[in-house]
Amino acid sequence: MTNAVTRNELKQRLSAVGLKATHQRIVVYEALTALHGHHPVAEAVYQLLKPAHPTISLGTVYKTLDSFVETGLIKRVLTEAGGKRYDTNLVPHSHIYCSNTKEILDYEDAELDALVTDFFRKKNLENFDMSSVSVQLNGVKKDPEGKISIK
Amino acid sequence: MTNAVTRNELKQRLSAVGLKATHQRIVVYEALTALHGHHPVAEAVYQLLKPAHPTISLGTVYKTLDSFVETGLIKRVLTEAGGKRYDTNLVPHSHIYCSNTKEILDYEDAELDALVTDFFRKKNLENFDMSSVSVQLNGVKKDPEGKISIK
DNA sequence: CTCCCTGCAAAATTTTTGCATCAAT
DNA sequence: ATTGATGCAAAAATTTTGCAGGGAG
Repeated sequence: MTNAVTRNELKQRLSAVGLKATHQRIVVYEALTALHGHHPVAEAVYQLLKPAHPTISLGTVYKTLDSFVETGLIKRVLTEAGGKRYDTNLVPHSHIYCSNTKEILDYEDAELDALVTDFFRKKNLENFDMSSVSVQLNGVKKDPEGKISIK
Repeated sequence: MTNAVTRNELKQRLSAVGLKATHQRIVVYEALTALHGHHPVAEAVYQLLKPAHPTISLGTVYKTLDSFVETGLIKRVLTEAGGKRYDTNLVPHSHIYCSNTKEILDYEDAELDALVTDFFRKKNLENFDMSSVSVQLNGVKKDPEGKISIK
């Protein structure tokens, strides 16, 4: 599902963007991929790491996530709940949001992205360089326990 | 542009959703409409109100905004910056976001909403009741001082 | 060996909460 | 008169910052 990244690939990516490949950065990134689909906040990453890495500090997690976003290694997720949430998924994708359970489900569909991107391209926005579009679908799960599936 | 709401209309709307029509709620709502397009945080609403209403408290502004969202009088705006931002505009609309200036511009276009809504309707999502879609267009203004316009 | 990064702790921000008083219905 | 809302202040939650010591290149 998520492309697993080896530590060597990760080290390369880090130095490619000018960041030192420290142990902390590696395990923070791995925690993010382990939490794939959960769009975790910094605290959640920290909690996941603490058992195996008791000396890591929450401040470092915050700084690390910031530096990852700044260098484009990860992205922040749009949310209305107010916290900063992170996502390793750089492929354009949409989110399905259940206002009941507060779940955010990734939904990848190139067709949808093309549809919306084309729409804006045709609109000829002046003074604006479009880089990406995000679509969020809002609603509620009928069965809060069940999964959302697409036929 | 924004439909100006008279105080009487506002009082009616408040009681319609089960909230007492207090002075504070009325001026908070008016501040929100005055800040239309700015998607303000609670603090900004408070600052705008303070000169004319020196006794209003920030806590009340927070509680008021919460109760407005809960009752559907206003909406929270999707953001990746982490704070809670508010919008009186209940009409489905999109946002154009400049990652440089951090501006969020409203973009109302029924055609776009229909396009995306239809797309998902055809997808036949199982176990999900769709209520709305939000589109955010990301990019940067070529001239940070200029306006974005649509031909 | 150099510079960047980490951990720690303090501080700054943002948001929530409890409670006595006050105002809307 | 009743009930819910306000203001205030304290507390909780979240995020940033400064700096001395440590580790990657």
